Amino acid sequence: MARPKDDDKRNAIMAAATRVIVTRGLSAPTAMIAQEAGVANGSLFTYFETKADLFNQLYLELKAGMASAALEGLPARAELREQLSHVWSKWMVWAVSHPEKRRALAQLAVSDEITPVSRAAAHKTMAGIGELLERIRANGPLRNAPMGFVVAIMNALADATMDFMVQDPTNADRHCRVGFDALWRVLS
Amino acid sequence: MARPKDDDKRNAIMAAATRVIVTRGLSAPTAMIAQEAGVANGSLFTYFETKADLFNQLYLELKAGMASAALEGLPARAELREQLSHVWSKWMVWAVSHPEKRRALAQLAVSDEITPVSRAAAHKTMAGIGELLERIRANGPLRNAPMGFVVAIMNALADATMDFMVQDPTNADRHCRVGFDALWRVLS
Amino acid sequence: MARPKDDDKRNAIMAAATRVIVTRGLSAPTAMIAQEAGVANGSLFTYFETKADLFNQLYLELKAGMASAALEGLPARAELREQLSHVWSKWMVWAVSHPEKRRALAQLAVSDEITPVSRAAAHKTMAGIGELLERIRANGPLRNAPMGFVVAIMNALADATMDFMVQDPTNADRHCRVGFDALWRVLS
Amino acid sequence: MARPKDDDKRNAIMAAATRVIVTRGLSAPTAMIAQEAGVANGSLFTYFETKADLFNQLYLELKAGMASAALEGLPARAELREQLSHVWSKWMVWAVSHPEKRRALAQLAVSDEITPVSRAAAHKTMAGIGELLERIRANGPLRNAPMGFVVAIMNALADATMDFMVQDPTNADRHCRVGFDALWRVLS
DNA sequence: CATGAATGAGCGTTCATTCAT
DNA sequence: GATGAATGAACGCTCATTCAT
Repeated sequence: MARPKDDDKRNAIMAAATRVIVTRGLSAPTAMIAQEAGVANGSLFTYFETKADLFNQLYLELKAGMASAALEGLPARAELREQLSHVWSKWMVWAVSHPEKRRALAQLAVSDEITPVSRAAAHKTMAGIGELLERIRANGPLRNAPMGFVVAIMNALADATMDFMVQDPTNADRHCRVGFDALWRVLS
Repeated sequence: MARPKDDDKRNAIMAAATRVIVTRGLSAPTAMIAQEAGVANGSLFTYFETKADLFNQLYLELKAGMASAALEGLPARAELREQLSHVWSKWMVWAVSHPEKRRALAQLAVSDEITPVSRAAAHKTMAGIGELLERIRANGPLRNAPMGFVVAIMNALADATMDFMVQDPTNADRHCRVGFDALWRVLS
Repeated sequence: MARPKDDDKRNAIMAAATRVIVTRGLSAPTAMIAQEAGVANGSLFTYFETKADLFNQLYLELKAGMASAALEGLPARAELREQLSHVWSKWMVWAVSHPEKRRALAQLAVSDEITPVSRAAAHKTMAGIGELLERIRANGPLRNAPMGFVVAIMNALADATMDFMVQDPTNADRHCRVGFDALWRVLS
Repeated sequence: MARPKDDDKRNAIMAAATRVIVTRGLSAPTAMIAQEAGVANGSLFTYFETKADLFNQLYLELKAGMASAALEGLPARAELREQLSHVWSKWMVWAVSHPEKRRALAQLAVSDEITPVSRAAAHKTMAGIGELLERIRANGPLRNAPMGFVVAIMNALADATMDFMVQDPTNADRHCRVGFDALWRVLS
């Protein structure tokens, strides 16, 4: 049963889990997720072997969605700064448009139910951004730092920026720019 | 007072909680914390009214410990860069020397059992660093950003740096310096 | 609906609760009730939301059972004395035949978990007896007393009588008659 | 240590227990009773071996107090009806003046922690009333009923009457009289 | 003798998972 | 495959009782 037929139901569960995690944290009962998804209690377990399995898949899917949003429409021929700026903007827009997904993701990222395998897979999902970053830092002050460190710094700055954009939406655009400028100063 | 409340025991519970949170997350059973502390099940509740109370106090204590480690021996007359560098080093040393505390803190920070009051108190604990930061950014590119944003960026960079220092201890010193340089570029 | 909620099981839990309350009072552990009912620990809570809920429902059911036993086969055209005598006899027979139910009921009646709503509903259950009483006392010495008082007196006499019938079963019939005669003297 | 020196403390605990039982039922924690009595947690157990012991002694004391209130100033030479009426009035006055004691007593009476021995001793306390009753019923319709039954009936009527006097204090006097008349009709 | 911290069994309730229907 | 009742281990917390101070 490599994947049960009804993908709609699977997606409904994923979406429900996202919502419920936001309100109830990682201890959200599977029964509540199932109910929110309009599905019976036990049906959840025909789509996901365990609760941890659901969480891992959700984590991966959210990360992938985020990455693909960030990379959408990347102007591959533009200058590097321009490209990164584009990614940054898309990324921030995603965060602001999907606050629930971001919050669920934050919770999941910190969970110890998420396996190293899932984390690695999620990481891969951002490979596109990684490559761009690689080219940018090549001549900058971080040229000798491990790539993972550079990515971590970018993620950290992105997270801080998102928090402020969500927290103070009136000045979201400014915060977005300030965040990007800070990142650029770090990298080049 | 017969058999006064024993500070050693309180500390043992705090330390045990730190350890158990690392291995079991926020769902760390109180019974396990008590056992780890060498104390009876119910004794935990003579020192802390509820599990949430324990977690809030632990959160505050860990944050305060971290802040005071960072600020210890601050060369108040040195140049600002020198001062921040000192804080940064001490901070990183604390993180590397107390990986369990840092991990527990990360979990606690994300818990919704931690009250706004505790968060505010914990924040105050870092006031010294905040002031330093304030003076540093006054003439830099972030002079118009909200202070909270600046702090968030610093925390984000610090966390990323710590992760790499812990992950790759051989080059800890280098990572520490790279992180600091990045921070400095962001601020000035 | 897969495996519909089983009325037998519900009844088994009710009966078990009755028995356990007799031996352990209102602090009867739910786990013991479940075991006595031959049901898992947690299953009790698929039939009753809380222990208090179980107790309220049990209270109501026992009272209703008692009332319907008392009113069964009421000779509605007979003289009032005859009717009351009939109710009294049936009532006493119920008490003697179901000593556990009576004891559980006594405990429940005194519990502060039983809500006013349940008490009111239980009261309604005895409305038939109330009406009869109403007609009887209309021309008697209690014609000006509040109806509630009259009912309370009847209940009090009934309880005393039941106690003696149970305590001294050999003379149960005589006690039953003595009790009734006392009641009749009070009322008319 | 047939009786610890400090009778005041013992009495304070008894009084506290009375109050706490009213508000919290028989599951009132001993710690709460101790606190209410202004006494340490563990001190309670130097005055009473166990919680059950406290409850038994309290039960006995309350019953004795009630009985002695009822018998106080008994006009031993008056007519029997007059004597009973006097007892009845005093009894009702006691109930109305000490609602907490009465309520605690009601709870205790139903508890299965109260031993048969305590119940017997409490019963003896009412011997004075019993003798009066004995003489009254000697020529009445209950002349052949067991004495215990007669006492039970009286208690039952008394309880019902008290409930109404407390519930509807405006007409307390009338309810008192109605109750007595009912009793008299039962007895003679 | 007073105190109150220490103890640990016990309780009501929850919940991931299984399985009869 | 879908359903939801059944299961029982686990949890946070309480409390009568003990005992070090």
